[in-house]
Amino acid sequence: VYLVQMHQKITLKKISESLNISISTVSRALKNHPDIAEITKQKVRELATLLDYEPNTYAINLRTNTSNVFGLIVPVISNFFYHSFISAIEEETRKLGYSLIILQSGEDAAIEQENLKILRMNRVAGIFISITANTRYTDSFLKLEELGIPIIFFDKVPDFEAVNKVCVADIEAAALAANTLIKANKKKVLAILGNAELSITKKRRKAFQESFETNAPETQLILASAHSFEEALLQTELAYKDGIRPDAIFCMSDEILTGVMKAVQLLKLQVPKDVSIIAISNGFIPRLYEPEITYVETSGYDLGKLAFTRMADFINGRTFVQNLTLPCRLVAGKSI
Amino acid sequence: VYLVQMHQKITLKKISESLNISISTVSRALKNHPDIAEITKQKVRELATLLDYEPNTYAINLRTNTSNVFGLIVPVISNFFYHSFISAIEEETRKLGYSLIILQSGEDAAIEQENLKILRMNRVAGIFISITANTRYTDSFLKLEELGIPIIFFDKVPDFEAVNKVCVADIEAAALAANTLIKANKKKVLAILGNAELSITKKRRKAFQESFETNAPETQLILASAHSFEEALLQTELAYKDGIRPDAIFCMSDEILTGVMKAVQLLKLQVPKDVSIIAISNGFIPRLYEPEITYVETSGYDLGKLAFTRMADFINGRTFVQNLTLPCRLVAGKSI
DNA sequence: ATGAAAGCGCTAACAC
DNA sequence: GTGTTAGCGCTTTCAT
Repeated sequence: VYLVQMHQKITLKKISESLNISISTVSRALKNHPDIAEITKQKVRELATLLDYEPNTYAINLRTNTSNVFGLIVPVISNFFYHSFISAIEEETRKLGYSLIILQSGEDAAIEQENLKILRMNRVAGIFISITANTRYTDSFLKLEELGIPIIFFDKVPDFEAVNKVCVADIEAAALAANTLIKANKKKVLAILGNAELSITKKRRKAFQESFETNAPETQLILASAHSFEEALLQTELAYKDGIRPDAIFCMSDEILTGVMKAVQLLKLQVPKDVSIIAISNGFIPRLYEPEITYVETSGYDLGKLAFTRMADFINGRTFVQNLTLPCRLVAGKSI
Repeated sequence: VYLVQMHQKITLKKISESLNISISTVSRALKNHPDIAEITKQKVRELATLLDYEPNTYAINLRTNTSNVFGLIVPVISNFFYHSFISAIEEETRKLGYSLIILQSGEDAAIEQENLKILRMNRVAGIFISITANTRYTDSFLKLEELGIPIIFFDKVPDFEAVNKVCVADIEAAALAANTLIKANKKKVLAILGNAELSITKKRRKAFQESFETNAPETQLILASAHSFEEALLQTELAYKDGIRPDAIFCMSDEILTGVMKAVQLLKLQVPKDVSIIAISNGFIPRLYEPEITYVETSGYDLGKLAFTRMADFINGRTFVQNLTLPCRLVAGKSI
């Protein structure tokens, strides 16, 4: 063993030369291959540790035609729900010794396509994606399938059937919110929903409406749509300017909740005396307010864990299409 | 040109065989090398487009010993400031045709080391990192330097001098907040600060205190420390239970602001009648409240852009150590 | 203007 | 139990 100059990249070749054995023996020793003599393994491992050997990921990937990187695409990172989803994925990813490439599509289907291409070119081991409102199930997805790259759609998923989807229980969540309001005997409910193009919005609206039609058809239901904090604020103010004065407001998401609560503060409404609030939420935002907001929890973190399980399954050969749903639960605040 | 079977990976070799020219010619043609005849380039490009050729990143990286991936490590993704930083980096990264590996250290120095190793093994082109409170400037960083991988520290940076740092103007921000309170004639100020181990906290506390000592030494200053939403809430409640009743509260971060505002709501304090609030913030949280909170803006997004500029510089050969600071500004709400 | 050939660092089938 | 060899897909030097 001669001294190896610092700063130099250590390869299997260098180790093999120092030890006067072949490259393949070194490779096998490091992988703890049963064929290799224990004493050889020892020598190799020692030197590898001493020299601080680190395998060249690119060479391995090229050779084995695999990779240890997952890809993830979301419309925006800056979203309470996606944070926790990403955190979960990132945790699991690291446990597996993989890493994670995160990309944002900015609600732009063209950028989303670009991002898919980046992931394809990086030959990622799998993709997690929450699509934009304008995404169509196009060639890009098919091409990935052809390459054998598994795609798990989550949260905002295509209507298309034959793909892997992992969603929160949208229908149950909206129904649970509706029935909570019904039980509290609310008669005039303002429901503020997100982008009507998204299947997530369609599902939640449908379930919310049907719950009332079935269980409390006499309730007056006012539907509004808001794509942002500002619009949710505006819609709430409008409802009051128009003299509607609902006795409860349903917020489909955290973003909408923040807008509604800003309006509630501006209008100096007392919660729950003047108006009740209920939301579907990831859990952080409702706790910022006093009284705390009652919400149906749909955990991004839990969804991330579920999505990863599906991905791991897929990679281990269970490649059939599956449609998983994460259960939800009511977290009682004092806003009703 | 014969029909190529679908689903098959297209390589330079396949194109060269179809066209009966050598691999190197195809490679050069695709790179628009001046030596290659225009007609050859045309043919090659046409077929490459037709077959939807995509170069194998791993082969390129292995051959050229470069990569088109940046790495980013933060204590937690779920943080308003880091979101916007990451968004900026992610945008620039994509513009360059690079991608971004994002890792969380969860405020754990050991995981941070692991993450650095992952990035090293992925031979990333550069690293952006905001360190944990317990990070020491160790071998890991030196090893990266030796490998020629540039590191840009941002936001939470080591005290150590000879590294690239990009920070918000902590001192100016805290001084600006202090002087705003002094101008408003506040006499009893509760300052809630983050983790005292971090240089960011030290700088902000020092500047805040010194501003008062210099410009309004008669002011009563109460310092408290909070590492989370809950602790900020608790510290504020404590101050009131102890009968301190400050006329202004300074919040060093968004997280602290959310805790303080929860306490304000619980204690049924009127802002700014009963108490004034000022924060150092990324800009989103202060707008959730009514009245909107006055804050000193330190934009994560702008910091990201600045950090990326530094990285691009570095990669283009300007490798000298630099210490950049992002200016801040006061955004007036109605909370003072 | 094009081709041949070497090699980046690694794995794995096949020898012995 | 260890070595030899071929090759993953690409770039690049050197020849022609």
